[in-house]
This record gives sequence, structure tokens and C-alpha cells, in this order.
Amino acid sequence: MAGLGDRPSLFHLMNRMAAAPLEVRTLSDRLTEVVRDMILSGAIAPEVPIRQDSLAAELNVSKIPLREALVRLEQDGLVVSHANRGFFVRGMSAAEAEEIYELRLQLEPEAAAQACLIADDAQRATAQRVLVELDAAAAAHLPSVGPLNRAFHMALVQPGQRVLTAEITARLHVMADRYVRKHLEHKGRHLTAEVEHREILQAWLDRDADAVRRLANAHLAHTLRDLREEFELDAAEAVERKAS
Amino acid sequence: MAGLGDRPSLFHLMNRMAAAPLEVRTLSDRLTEVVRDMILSGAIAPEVPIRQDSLAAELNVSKIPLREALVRLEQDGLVVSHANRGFFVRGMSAAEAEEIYELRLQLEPEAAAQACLIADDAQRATAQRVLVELDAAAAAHLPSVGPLNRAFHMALVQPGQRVLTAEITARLHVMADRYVRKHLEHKGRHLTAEVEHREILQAWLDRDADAVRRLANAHLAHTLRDLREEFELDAAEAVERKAS
DNA sequence: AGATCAGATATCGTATACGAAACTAAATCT
DNA sequence: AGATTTAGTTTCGTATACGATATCTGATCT
Repeated sequence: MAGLGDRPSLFHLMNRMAAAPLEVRTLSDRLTEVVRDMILSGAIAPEVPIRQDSLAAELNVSKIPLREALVRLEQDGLVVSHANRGFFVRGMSAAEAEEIYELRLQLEPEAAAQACLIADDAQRATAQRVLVELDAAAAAHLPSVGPLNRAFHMALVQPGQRVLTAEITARLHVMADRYVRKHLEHKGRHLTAEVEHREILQAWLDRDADAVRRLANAHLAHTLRDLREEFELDAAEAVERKAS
Repeated sequence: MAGLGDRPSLFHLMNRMAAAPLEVRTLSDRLTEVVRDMILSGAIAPEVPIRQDSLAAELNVSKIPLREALVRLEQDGLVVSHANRGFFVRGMSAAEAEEIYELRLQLEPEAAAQACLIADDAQRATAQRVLVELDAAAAAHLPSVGPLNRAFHMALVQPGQRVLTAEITARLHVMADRYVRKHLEHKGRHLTAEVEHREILQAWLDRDADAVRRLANAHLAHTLRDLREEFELDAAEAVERKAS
């Protein structure tokens, strides 16, 4: 089992080769992403306790960096901890989905609109490139659709110089990801999203702040509408199941 | 030195007596608040590295719970960590202050407006009580002004059932606290804030959502305006100092 | 002399180990 | 029998210990 624990001695070399910012990352930091993806992909089910010893063993790691990762994820809203009882993946609810999208509606369109006015060439190129990658991944039904979707939306917001806004937005994306995966991945939604993404990007590149605001708003509202439908479907099924 | 490390054996008893929710808290959890207050009060200066061993020793605690607390505070935006170099209290900047208040303006007035419509009697009583305490603390120049100020604003938002909004708002309050302390505590601001608080609370109790939105907006805008003035003063001083 | 490199020191990040709390069940009592 | 207590087990939370990384000082080289 070639896990995360055995540190590859090539790591730094690779890092130096790849990166301008020379990013050294700590184990607990990398673990945060690993566990996050496990949660987002459903590999760790909601509501069941996360056994720190066994999960740490599974990842070839000890408890302390795992705990630090879980603390981060708790602040990110993906897990909750009860003292002396451990960490649990947070359950999902229609109410939470509503709130996530309401907050995104309040923050993202405005942030993207402001950002488009001051994005430099490199940032504009990044946005275009990420969208191409996203579409490719979506077409191939790759698991990287989630991260790339987040990356695209972030690419529209990041240039705005508003660090906190970007940070909050990123967290909301992570939380939204679970709902998108669970309810919208199965079909159709990707296609309409693709069109909407393209429209937003065009307005963004044109530095048409009003259009960005409007289109981003519509995009999020559509996603929320579809989510609502799914939740109502779920509720109906639950009633049916209860009747049988 | 009666620090945090020696766990009082009465702790649970007291907890059981006091609380309906039966809240057991972990050491790293309590440490988060302690270190947070140290940062907010300036006991730990910005930009200087936080020596984990010495700080842990000072608090009669070991490194691990301290690190978990620091991880939480990093997510809260009060410290940053560089891999293998440790944690640093984040520096303050006019740009950050601007952003904090822009975000609060985007979120809080709306949240308080929605909350006032559905607050129950207990929550309404809490809001009133906290404001009385806040005014008393402000009059006596107690250090609890900061927490109570946060508590008052949170009391207006909490009843809204929007967990995430409340959480984000709480974080913004913590970040704002540093700026308020540094720049506005010295005088005057408390008095105008007191009037504004009273007006907001009245509208909130009257369930006049529009007025709440408007007044809360004005309150935050005023605070931001005063902060801007202070920052400009600072900048002017810096120029002057450079000239000498 | 200034810059570069090597060794020493200090701090961080992680693994191991242990005590404390909570859960599970068996046994006792009413 | 049902409820309550008690022992046993598991899991968590924290302290201690150690290896890895970065910083600092002093020596070497151009």
C-alpha cells in the first residue's frame, strides 16, 4: 500500500521543477485535501463517526496530522466534532443547500463583476484555459469535474484583489460541491451549465460588469432551482417509501 | 502558575449545573479562545513568529492542542502559517479592513432584517440584555467591550436560522475587532455607536425589516468611514515620520 | 572585501505512547 | 421483567520524544 506516509524523497525536486512559488506543503495540509475529496466523493459517509486510528492507518499516517486536517475541515463546514466523541461528516440538508446558494448569490456575481474590470492578461488566459479543461472533463465524465468547476468560478473571482471574498467563496464552492455531485451530476445539468459558463466568460472577458453580474446570478439561480427540484423529488420518494 | 493545563475537576459538575446543552469542551477548543484573545488584545504582536514551545509552556500546555488552536485561528484569518517556519499573526492593512466591512455590509443588514421577523421571545430578550451589558461595559471601559459588541451584533443575526451566514458573520466580527480596538477604541466612537445600536435594536424588536436593513447599513458604513479616517491619519503620520 | 558554502543550533512537524472519557455489555437490585 | 449499576473495551485527547527543515554563524573561496 503506497500511501501518503512514505515521503518520496523526490518531492522537493519535483516541486522545484514545477513551481515558481516554490511551495513546500506540510503533511497535514495535503491530508486536508485528501480527506476533503474522500468526503466530497462520498467515500466517507455522513453522520458516521470517523475513526481516527483506522483512517490514519489506512492513509499510512499518524493521528496528529489527520486531526489537524479534520480541524480545518470542521472550519470548512464539512465535518463536526463532539468533544471526546470524535469527528463526523456533516449531514446534508435542503436548508443548507439553500443557504449556500443564497450566500453565493450575494457574493459571487458582485465579486466576479468587480474582478473582470481589473483582471490582467494572465488571469484572463487562466479563466479561458480552465473552462476548456472543465468542458473536456465534463464531456469525459471525469471525477475532476468538481475541482475544475470550482477552479473556473474561482478564476473569475480571484483577480478582484479581495482575499477574504475569494476565501469565503472557495469554501462555499466546496460545500456546494457535495450537493451538485449528489443531485445534478447524473445528467443534463452539465450541458446547460456549459452554455451558461461560456456566456459568463464572454461577458467577463469583455469587461462587461453588468452582464457578468446578471449572468452569474442567473447561473446560480438555475443551479439552485434544479437543486430544489431534486430535493422535492427526494422528499416525495421518502414519503412513498414510508407508505410502502 | 495556575494555568490552563491543570484541569479543574469541578469542570464537569459546573457544566452540568449551568447548561442545558451540556457542553463539554476540549482543551484545544478552549485554547482557541485564549490565543484569539491574546491576538486581539495585541498580546501577541503581528508578523513575529509564534514560538510554539514557549507559548505552550507559558500556558501550561503541550504543543499539540496549541497547534490545533492555531490551525483554527488560521482558518479564522488571524494567523498564517508557512510550512516548517511556523505561525505568524497576520498583519493589519487598510485594504483588509475595507474588505471586512464591505462583506459585513453585504451580509449583516440583510441577515438581521430577516432574523427580526422570526426571532422568538427568548432571542428578543437576549438581544436586549446583551445591549445593556455592552453599554455598561463600554461605560466602564472594560476589556469585555469587544466580545460584547460581537455578541450584540450576533444576537441580531442568530435567530435567522441561517447557520452559515451566522458563522461567516461571526468570523468577520472577530477580524473586525482588531481594527476597532486599534483605531476606534480611544474615544468618541462608543457614544455614537451606542445611539446607533439602540436604534437598530428598536427597529429589530418592532420587526421592521426595512428599518433594520437601513440602520444596520448606516451603522457599518459609519464605522467604516471612521476607520478610513484613522487609516488616512496613520498614513499621514507615516509620511511625516519618514520626512524627519 | 563580498559572496558562497558548510557546520551548528533552534524550531517545526510528525510518530509513538499513555491517561481519560465515552460507549457496550453483563450483572445486580427493586 | 425492567431499570440501574458496574466492569470491560474502545476511542479519543494530550504529553513526551524524535527526526526533518530552516535559520544563523563562521570559514573558505573568488
